[in-house]
Amino acid sequence: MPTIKEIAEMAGVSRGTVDRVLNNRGSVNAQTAQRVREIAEKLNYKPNRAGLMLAAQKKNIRIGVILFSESNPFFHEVLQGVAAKEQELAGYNCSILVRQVPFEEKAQFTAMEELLSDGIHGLVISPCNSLFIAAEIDRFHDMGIPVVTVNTDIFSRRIAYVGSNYRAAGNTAAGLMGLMTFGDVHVGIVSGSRHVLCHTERIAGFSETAAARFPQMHIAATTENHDDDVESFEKVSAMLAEHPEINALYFAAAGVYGGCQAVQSLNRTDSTLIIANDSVPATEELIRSGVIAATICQQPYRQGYLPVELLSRYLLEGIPPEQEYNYVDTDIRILENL
Amino acid sequence: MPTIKEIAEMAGVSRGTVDRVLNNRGSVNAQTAQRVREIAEKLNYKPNRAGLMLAAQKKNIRIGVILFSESNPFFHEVLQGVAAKEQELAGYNCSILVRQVPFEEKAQFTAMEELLSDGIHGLVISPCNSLFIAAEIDRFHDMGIPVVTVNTDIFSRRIAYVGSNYRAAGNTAAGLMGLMTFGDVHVGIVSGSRHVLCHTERIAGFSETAAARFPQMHIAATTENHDDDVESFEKVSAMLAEHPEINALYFAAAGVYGGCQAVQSLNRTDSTLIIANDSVPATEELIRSGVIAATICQQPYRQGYLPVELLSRYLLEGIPPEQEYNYVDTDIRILENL
DNA sequence: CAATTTCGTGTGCCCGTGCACATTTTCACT
DNA sequence: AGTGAAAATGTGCACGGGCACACGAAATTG
Repeated sequence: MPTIKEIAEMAGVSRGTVDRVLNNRGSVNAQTAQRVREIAEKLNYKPNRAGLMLAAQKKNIRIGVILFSESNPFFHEVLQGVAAKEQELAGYNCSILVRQVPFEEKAQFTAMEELLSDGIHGLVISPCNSLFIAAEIDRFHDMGIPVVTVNTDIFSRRIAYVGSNYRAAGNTAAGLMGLMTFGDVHVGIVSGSRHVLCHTERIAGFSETAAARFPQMHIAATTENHDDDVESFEKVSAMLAEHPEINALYFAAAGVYGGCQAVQSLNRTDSTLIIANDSVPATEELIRSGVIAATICQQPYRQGYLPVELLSRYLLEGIPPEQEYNYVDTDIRILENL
Repeated sequence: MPTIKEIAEMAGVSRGTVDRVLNNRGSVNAQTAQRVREIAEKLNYKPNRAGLMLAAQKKNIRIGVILFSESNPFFHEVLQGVAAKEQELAGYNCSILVRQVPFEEKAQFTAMEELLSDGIHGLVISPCNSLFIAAEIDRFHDMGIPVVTVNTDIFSRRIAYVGSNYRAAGNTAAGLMGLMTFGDVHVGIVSGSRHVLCHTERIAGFSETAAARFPQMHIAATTENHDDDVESFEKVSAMLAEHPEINALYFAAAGVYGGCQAVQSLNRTDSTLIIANDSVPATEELIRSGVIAATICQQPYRQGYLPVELLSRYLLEGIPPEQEYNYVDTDIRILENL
């Protein structure tokens, strides 16, 4: 592995000059620069990561993370991924500042401002869908603070997105449901809100696969529960009453517990195949008790771990994320592989 | 983050003394050692990773990897994981020496000897089940060369195992098959050999879940194909002829393509639910064409990546693997989330 | 033409750790 | 008390890259 020192010797210049050429800072004679570049190219020079990080940590890099509140078990697991990476990064004099705020643009904006005055060098955020937030992300970017969006994306100058491919999750749910019913099934879909992109995407994916692969799969009804268990109970009860032919449910949102309560109170557990999304404690319990057959998961731990990794690599080692869209796997969980 | 220098100042001694205490090398006055230890404890001292690695790479660490031959698509993907980690490690003056050998103890033994004379500092190996190999692993360990087993474990002084929990894979296969058939099914099991632990473990897991959770699931027959497609074709043909009631197959081994050919040649594709293990190109093709319903995967990429990570962390940073058994996830793949 | 700026380049130190070597202190034995 | 070994401790350098500062030469300005 070649080092800057070796390149300097070969080019007959000093380390400083090579440094200036390879990091294009300061002024260097055009011919000298050219020669240095050629030598670096020929030797396939890659900066040594350990040296890079050792030098970087003089700066005490700080990375801000804005997620939703702790009470949400999904984000709790995302946080564990963040914490794991924080642990690893501790040895590099690089720290993480986590802020958990309500799902509301005002609170998020305030959190961003606060982190800015804390002097962060990069930001991970699960943005709510607001032009204000998008503008603020752009502002961060223009100030030289790279932003990575996680779990939910937003049109802005963020350098990368880490999260689920929601359409693929919907596809998978339909495919699995088809396989579990020989394709002959009347489905009720429970969504959160038609204004939340990830819910509509999941439903679009579900419908797509249902139409393309299972001609006998009928989507009998769709309802919205606004991620609330009580509302979910009522809406699902109503849906099942109105559509007695329904023998499968797909939950594209939260409120799974409330919806399942409705099925159980109507004694239709055995005749209803239920597929959910994500793996929170309530869902796992319902899988253990046989009420839910399967759940489609989106690796929350990795959604915490990966964005911090991408950002720390960029800030500490100068390596930008390879991909703009970093999708996590769509995992199928049943009782046996929970 | 405290450094050795800071601890030295607080204890009123030199960096060298702190170094000797914390890495227990050389001789230090008992009281001084105690004081240093207390201060390090109080400050929660963790050695700086960048500094550690920078110092470590003077040694040009070499890690050996012994896997089975390239022609096996599963190990090809394992190798990609190894290569990915090698790429990351290149910047640390740490190199990987890969040797691919036939599944045979003699060849493996020779490869180990060769790597030894190459002066490796650690070894990743997918061992064949032989006392010779176990003894050789022990010998490596006693010479101070840590060994990590991957994919297959063996009773020896290896410091860690990375691989699948085969029993859980069998459990999952049965659970999934139960859900896809309402539990009412006659299963034929295709194994490789009753002498290969991972095959028998998968079958044990399958039987366990079948018995515990699906009283209507009957295991009609079991056959062995020795991982060979031609033999698989013949054995499955015979099994289906002898047991016309079979309407599901579980492949616990390779030879999936041959076995599926048998099903297709008997025109029993539509009436036979097939679940396989692992995701090689042939299997994926059969999923796309609707012959195989699902496959239970064991993250081959991660099985290449993780062992090298564990070993490099140990050798470069002195951090031993946290767990002895590092199981990869048991993933369910269907057409939609391949 | 002298004073000042700009450009191109070299040098030294820092980051945190490991390790070889140098130096001091302790202690046993004559 | 003197000697020598052994134990305990201090010191300097290496690892690779970033960056501030210094310095000479050339270009520009008044």
